[in-house]
Amino acid sequence: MTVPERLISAATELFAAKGFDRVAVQEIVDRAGVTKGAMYHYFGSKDDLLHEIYGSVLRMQTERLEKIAAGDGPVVERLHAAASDVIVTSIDNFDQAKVYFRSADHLAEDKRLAMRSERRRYHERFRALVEEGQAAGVFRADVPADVTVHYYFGAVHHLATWYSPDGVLSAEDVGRHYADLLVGSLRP
Amino acid sequence: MTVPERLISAATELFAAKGFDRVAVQEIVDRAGVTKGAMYHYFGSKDDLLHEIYGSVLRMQTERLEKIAAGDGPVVERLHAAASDVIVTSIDNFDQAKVYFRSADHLAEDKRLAMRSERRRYHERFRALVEEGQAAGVFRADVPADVTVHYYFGAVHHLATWYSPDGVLSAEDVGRHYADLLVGSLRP
Amino acid sequence: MTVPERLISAATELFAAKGFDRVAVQEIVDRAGVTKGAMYHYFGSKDDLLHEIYGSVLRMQTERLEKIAAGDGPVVERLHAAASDVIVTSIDNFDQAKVYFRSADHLAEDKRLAMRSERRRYHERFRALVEEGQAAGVFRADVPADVTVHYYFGAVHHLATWYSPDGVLSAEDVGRHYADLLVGSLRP
Amino acid sequence: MTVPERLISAATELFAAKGFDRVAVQEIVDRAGVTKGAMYHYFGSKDDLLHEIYGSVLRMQTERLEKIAAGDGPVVERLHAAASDVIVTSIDNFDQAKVYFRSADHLAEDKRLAMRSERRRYHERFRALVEEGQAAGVFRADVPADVTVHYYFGAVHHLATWYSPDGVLSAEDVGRHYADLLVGSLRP
DNA sequence: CATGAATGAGTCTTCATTCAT
DNA sequence: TATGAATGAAGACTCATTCAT
Repeated sequence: MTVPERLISAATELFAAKGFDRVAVQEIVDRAGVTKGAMYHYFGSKDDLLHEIYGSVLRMQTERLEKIAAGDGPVVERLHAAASDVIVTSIDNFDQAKVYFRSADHLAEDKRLAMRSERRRYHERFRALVEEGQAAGVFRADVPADVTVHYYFGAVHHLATWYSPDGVLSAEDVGRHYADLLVGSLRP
Repeated sequence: MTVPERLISAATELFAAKGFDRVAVQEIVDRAGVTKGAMYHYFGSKDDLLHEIYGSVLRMQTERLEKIAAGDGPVVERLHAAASDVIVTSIDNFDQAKVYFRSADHLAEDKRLAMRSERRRYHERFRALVEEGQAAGVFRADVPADVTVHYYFGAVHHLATWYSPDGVLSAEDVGRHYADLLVGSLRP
Repeated sequence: MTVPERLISAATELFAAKGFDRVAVQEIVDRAGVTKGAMYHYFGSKDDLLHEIYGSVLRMQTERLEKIAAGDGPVVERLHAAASDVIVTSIDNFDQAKVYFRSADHLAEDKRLAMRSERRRYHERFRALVEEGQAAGVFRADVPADVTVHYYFGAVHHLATWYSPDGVLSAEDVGRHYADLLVGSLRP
Repeated sequence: MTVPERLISAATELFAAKGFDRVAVQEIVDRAGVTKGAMYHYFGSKDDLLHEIYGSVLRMQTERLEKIAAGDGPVVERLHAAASDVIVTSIDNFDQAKVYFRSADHLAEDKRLAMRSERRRYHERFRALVEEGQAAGVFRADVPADVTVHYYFGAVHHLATWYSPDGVLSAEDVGRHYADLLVGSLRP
């Protein structure tokens, strides 16, 4: 593992466990086994570290959503698959996901804006799926697609708060349940 | 408004806007128009302030849930009312709710435990409502009630991230939509 | 001596001896016998300390120049007195003057501008004296007054580099010599 | 341009613009288009760079002064030429001169001493010229030659603070004015 | 000759909290 | 009740220099 990888890895664990503001740069470099100077050689700031972790989750989930949404099954199935997939991948990369879900607003102004627009794209792709089903008449249309998407992502983000990999529910269990609830709630 | 009230009020606004760790005690007392000494006269620590804000939301919502759940209408209606009510009251006290939703893990160990058990009670009362419906056969039983409740509270907590009182959706709109989605998803 | 006074005094000595950039805040507070927190209670930054020292010299010298220039003797005598006075007061407050003469450009942008305009006023008052003599025909006019003033202030600022209070020359000696040279150079 | 030349050149510009302590080695090598390793291959330290720049100005000016002083015209003319020459060459090599004039005390102990004695030699050669005129009765003797020389060099050093090559005054203009003032002030 | 990763000591600044008054 | 001066520990970040390659 290279030094920057070790740093990212250490930062991910710590940010996930204590939150960005509660982690000192010193702790990160100690855990990575390097000195502060080394960290600032690779990353411009503590914020950069967060940004990097952020980006990797967002990129991965965006790619997967795109692929699933572009499939050719019925929209109900595609939405179910997408809803389930975001849960499974979040749990499979739980520390990264925790950081992503909880530290959104800790980024400095400039990076926050860049991130925001990437995020919006994800949100919109998901919403398009819901709207497609509404247009096709298979989803209820009395609740705005936008509200539904916020509703579902709330549930997803909250995973970081209650889910434990050591419990009885596997990632797939939760994915299936959540997707069932979402799709179920959209029945006309 | 008394001094402690002014302090709570100032702290609520600031914590809601920037997050607990990003607010200095000095900012709070400045906004409240008092000095630091005064704050430490009334509150033992910065944490205490958070605890106070926390408590007030949780207490209020617990009381209301209790009353609604204990009503005598059909369980579907009671769940819908409870689901909608938590949204409306959260939006009506949006700053307090934001603090409550986002700063859970910032409390010191001892206070966190106290808080946790209050929280669990609320969660369990809500879950009981779902289970009641499942037992009565009006709610689907293939998704554990526990998962459903986490799912819904995720959506609720996420309000703090996306909802704006200045937008087109009123508190009641969102309450109705969210409750519709929840109840809809529980149909067998 | 109050704490802020002790801080200013310690900072003056240290800045004079080593230059602004070579002095650590820690050294200043150690010498003043307080902690860093105390310093930041009274001064917003290390720059503020510099600004304070700066200001006091500049204010004093401006006031004295104003008074001397406004006198009613012949212009030759007033210029001689002003030229001599700036030397004597600089030597009497040698540490402060050293800081003033050598650390001009170390101030942060905003404070530098404020300072600059005060400084210009001083320069212009002095120049007006030279121009008055030129208009009266008692000073040569082939060298622009502006150049002469820069020339003389260069000599003054340089005091910090070579003069020592322990040498054979008293402040008055240097003042007289410098003023003699200036007035002598302006003879037609 | 060789690598060491590029480094010297970059360092000169940066030191002149921001002062020795405000320039990072990284900036210098970036501007020179090389890496830090390369710099430390050619120069022992950041101080060395300063020393090099220093030396070149001082050496050049010493040589020229020597030549001018050893001429065979009247002492008044030789002093005027020397006084004017130091201005013109300082302005022609303005960045180097700025560094030389302003960063005197930033050198490490050992190098500072070496520099000091070279400097003294220059000062003494100049003073000898003044004393020669005093002995010949063409310069006033009531102001010590030593003081006069400090006085004049102050004016020279101060150029770095106010002179701009883009203004209306050419190097020769300033040289003539300054020399006129010096020679004028020495009239008996 | 030259790279660039890594060091380690040092920089300024922030802040929750205490305490004499 | 309330002040505000003072503390002390911790915070993020910088930078000249070294060294294996």
